Amino acid sequence: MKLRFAPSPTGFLHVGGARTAIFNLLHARRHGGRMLLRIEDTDVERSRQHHAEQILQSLQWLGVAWDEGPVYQSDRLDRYRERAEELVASAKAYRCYCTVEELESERTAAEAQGDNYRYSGRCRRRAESGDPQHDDAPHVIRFKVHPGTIEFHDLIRGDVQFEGDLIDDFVLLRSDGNPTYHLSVVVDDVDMEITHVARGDDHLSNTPKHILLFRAFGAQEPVFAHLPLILGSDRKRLSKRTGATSAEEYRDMGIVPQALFNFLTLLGWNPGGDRELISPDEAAEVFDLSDVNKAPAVFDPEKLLWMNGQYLMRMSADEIYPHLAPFLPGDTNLAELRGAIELNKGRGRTLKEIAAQLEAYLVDDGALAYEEEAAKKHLKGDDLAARMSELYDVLEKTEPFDVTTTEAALRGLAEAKGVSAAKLIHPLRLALTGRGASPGIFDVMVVLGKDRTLTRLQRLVYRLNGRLPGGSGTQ
RNA sequence: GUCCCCAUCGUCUAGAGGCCUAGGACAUCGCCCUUUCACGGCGACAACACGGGUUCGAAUCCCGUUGGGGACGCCA
Repeated sequence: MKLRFAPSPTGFLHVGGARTAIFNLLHARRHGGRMLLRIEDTDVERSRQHHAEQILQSLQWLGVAWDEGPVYQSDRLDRYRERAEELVASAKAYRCYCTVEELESERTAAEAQGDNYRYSGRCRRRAESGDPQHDDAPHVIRFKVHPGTIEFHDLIRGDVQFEGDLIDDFVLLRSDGNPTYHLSVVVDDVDMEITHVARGDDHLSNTPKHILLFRAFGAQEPVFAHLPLILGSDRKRLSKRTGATSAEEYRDMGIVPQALFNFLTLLGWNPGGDRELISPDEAAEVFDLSDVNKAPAVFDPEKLLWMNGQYLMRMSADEIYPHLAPFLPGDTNLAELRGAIELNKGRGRTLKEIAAQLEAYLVDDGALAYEEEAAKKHLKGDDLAARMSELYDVLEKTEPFDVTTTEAALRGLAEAKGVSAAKLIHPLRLALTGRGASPGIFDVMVVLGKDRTLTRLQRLVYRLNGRLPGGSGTQ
């Protein structure tokens, strides 16, 4: 068994393409097959090498590890021409000298009349009447489509049929000598011994053409599986109008690849058992293209965000750090941040949000700014300065400085003073993180360390009454 | 316009004729946990598009209607 993912390098990796790649990979893994990556860059107008490279990068980032390739169709142009000529020689195709302008005006004329445009078949009649085929004049090569029903079984759609009558003699080779998609895709699928073709639903109506070509080449046609499209919130094909469309955009948003992989895997397929979180390996144990849903699915960014949060809270700081680093300011290192990441990883839905919370741990003690709202709320009361000064004294004496001892110290002080622990905790949180919300305050103290905790607390007291705490009240 | 495809909560989905008083997840709204915000727990809201059949019995099978999507290139 061999599958392939065959993007054309005309833009970034679209999430729909990403899901197609994932489904190809999972089906191959499940059945012990291989997956080929093929770059369909026969359109010289629109294809760009840098797009191909971006797509490869995105696939690698996502964790779609293909087995063969990438193969570039632009390296195989001679082969396509050769195959097209074979079909001309066996009268299964013919040379067509109609110009794009002629065809275009026929098309617009038909549309103006409300008619369905069909290629006139002019050159086909000429070829069949034995007219000389002067191959030096500019021309394309067209495939002869014969009437008759073309049926095939689609793994997802079931039995599908099209009428040959309704299919135009399609172009195989353009006048510039480059193949069209129909030719290159079939020639390659034959040469590369592809057994299963899983691609977007938008190719369903191309499939009868391809089947005709497989037959013309005397080749066994592969098994087809047409995946329903991914829709935007407007229920149209996912487009930039309704949100991010490329894997890269989600990466830059702070989505971790594992989460996007999981999310896309569950779009149109499910492993049963009401499972939401599943790894590629686990999915590969049960995945089958024939279980994919027929109906198109709307891409819900909210659920992706939730899933990303689930991944973040389950990953270790060491796993997160490489993905997180691009969102952090300047040069950071894992060692100094490990504790802070562990503390905050479950508190955001994106790497961006986590990075924002990590700021407090990266900034100089003297440069920590307080959120205005939170400061207004928690920095009040005449005795606050005195209370925080006493907290400083108590914490300074706390040894060892861990979650248990700091909590005991703070609560002990609160009780002695007859105030609720919250009265100490909220101002302390502001002193340490600058924010009104943070992880458990004792955890924050420990991760920050005794020195930085005291320095930051000192700063708060100074801000409150202009004096520095410490020295057990001797000042 | 022609051809093809699709149809369960707002969204992703479970559902292969009786297990369905239609299950789970996201979102939303309550309550709980709690030093805050998250997380988590509990609960609420919320769907078989419509109409005909078939059947003792239909979300499940058939037909039609409606609605949605896709394709009709010397793009892929």
